Amino acid sequence: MFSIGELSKRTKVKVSTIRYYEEMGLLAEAERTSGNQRRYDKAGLERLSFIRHARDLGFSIEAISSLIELQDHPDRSCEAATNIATSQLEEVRAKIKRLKTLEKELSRISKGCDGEGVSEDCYVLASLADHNLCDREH
Amino acid sequence: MFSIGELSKRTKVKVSTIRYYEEMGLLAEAERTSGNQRRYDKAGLERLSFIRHARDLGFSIEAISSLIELQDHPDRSCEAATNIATSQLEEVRAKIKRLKTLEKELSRISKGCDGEGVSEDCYVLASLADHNLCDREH
DNA sequence: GTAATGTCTCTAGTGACTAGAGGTTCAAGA
DNA sequence: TCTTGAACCTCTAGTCACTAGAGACATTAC
Repeated sequence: MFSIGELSKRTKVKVSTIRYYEEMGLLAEAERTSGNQRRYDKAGLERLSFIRHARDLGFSIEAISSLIELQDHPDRSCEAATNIATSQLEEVRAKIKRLKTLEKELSRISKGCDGEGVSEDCYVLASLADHNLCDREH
Repeated sequence: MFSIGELSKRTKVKVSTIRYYEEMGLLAEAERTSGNQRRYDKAGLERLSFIRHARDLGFSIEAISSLIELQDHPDRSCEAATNIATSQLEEVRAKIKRLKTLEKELSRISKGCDGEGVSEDCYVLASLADHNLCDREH
C-alpha cells in the first residue's frame, strides 16, 4: 500500500489530478488510513496507468469512463471500445487536416513580412484584416 | 449604424461572443442607443472581422490583443506582429507533429480489434492497460 | 396599440485540470 | 517519546474562450 504522492511519482500524474480523477469517478474511492489519507495498491496503480495512457492518446474523460466500464466487465462485447477508439482516431485525423490548412495559411502570411517595416505596411496585419488576401477558406 | 444582431449575421460571430470580446477589450465599447442597445459602424465590423479571422487561424485572445494594439499604431515596428505569427505557426506545427504520432498509435491499436469479441480479449483495452504494447513513446 | 422579436445584464456552466489557503497526519531523527 | 518538516486533507476559485439561460427592457412591423 502506498500514498498518493508515491502513486503520483510512479505514474507521473499530479496529486491534484489523481484526486480529480477520483472525484470524476474514473478512480474508485481509495482506501484510507485512520488519519484519512488515501492508500493505493497495485490495482489502483494499474487503473491510473490506463487512464494516463488513454489521456495521452487524447481520449476524453467520458470516453475513458466507458472504456473502464468495459474493462470491469470482461464478458461484455468490446464493440463499444473499438467504436470509441475509431472515433477518436477520426477526430485526430480531422484535427490534423484542419491544422495543416492553418499551417499553410500561416506560413504564407508569415513569409509576407520580415518584421522590419512599420505596422501600417505589415502583410501579417493586412492579411488578418482582409480575408481576401487568403489563399483558401479556413 | 447597425445592431449587434446584424453585426453577428455579417461576421458569423455569435451575439454573446461579440459581447464577450467587448468585455475582454478586443472590441471598443460600442455606441449605444437611447435605450442602451449597442450600435456598430463599418469600423466595428472590420475590427470584428479581423478578430474572427485571427481566431480562425488559432491566435489566442491575448495574441489578438497585441495585434490590434499594433494595428492601432501604424507607425510602430511590426516586428511583434511577425513574431506572434511565427510562434503561432510553430505551435501549429508542433501540434501537427504530436497528432501524427497519436494517429499512428491509434490506428495501430484500432486495427488490433474488430469489435466482435469480448472485452477481456480486446486489443484496444489491452493496449491502453499496457504501455509496453505501444510502438513508440507518445 | 400590441405582439413578436431583439437586446440588455448577470450568473453559471463547459473540460480537464491547477493553485492556494488553512488545517491535519505521518515518518524519521534526537 | 517528542519534535519537526514534509506530505496529506478538503474546499474554493482560477484557467481559456466561449455558451446558455433567466428575467427584464427596447425596437419594429403591423
